Amino acid sequence: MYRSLYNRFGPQHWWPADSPFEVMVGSILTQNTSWANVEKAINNLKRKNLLAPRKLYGLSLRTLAAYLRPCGYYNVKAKRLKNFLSYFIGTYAGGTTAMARQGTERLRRELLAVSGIGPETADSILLYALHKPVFVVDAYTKRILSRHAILGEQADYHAVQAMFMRTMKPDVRLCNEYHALLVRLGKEYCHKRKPRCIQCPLKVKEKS
DNA sequence: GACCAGGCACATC
DNA sequence: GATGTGCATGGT
Repeated sequence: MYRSLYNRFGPQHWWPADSPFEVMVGSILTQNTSWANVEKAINNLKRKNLLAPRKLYGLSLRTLAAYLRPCGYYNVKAKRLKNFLSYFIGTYAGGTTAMARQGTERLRRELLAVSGIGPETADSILLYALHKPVFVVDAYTKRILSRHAILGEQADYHAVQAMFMRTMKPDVRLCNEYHALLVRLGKEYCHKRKPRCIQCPLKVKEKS
């Protein structure tokens, strides 16, 4: 699957961000939200030169929510972002390098303990901000596997992740590209309602 | 105007 | 444990 995706689409250059901290912010803002809308919110913060841990944490919930408006769920996300910042500043002084020195399992536990960070957000931060070899599962990944009759629709996050990581080399570069390619495939060929998998470039048996 | 987008927490049964 | 619901904007 990986090879046929890579041959079809080429490198995806993920995560689209200028810094690890921007990845962290983006991974919270993109929850159930299109990336185009997340970019608008992040640009609001960049324009005001606010994309730094302590600057963001210093904003009131109301003010922060106003900047986040274009990416939807702005009240919820303002709170989630501040929850994360409280942890990130309190534990690592807002330093991505210091955080990256810790082990993967410990960091995952810490991230999941933050209200508003679930498995996908935690793994996105681990992989794309901190460069830990973790396979990220998202809605596209599950849908693609289900449409190709590889896993059932009810397979939970950990089951899907385990299936990939059992047979994959735990390599940061590979995890990065693989997930990004699955999202690319999902956006173009694997929509929620309209099954257009007839033209799906994946050379895998399909469910009718 | 309905449907969807790189989820998650919380309530209820 | 399984299922349902609220959160919200902008693009198709």
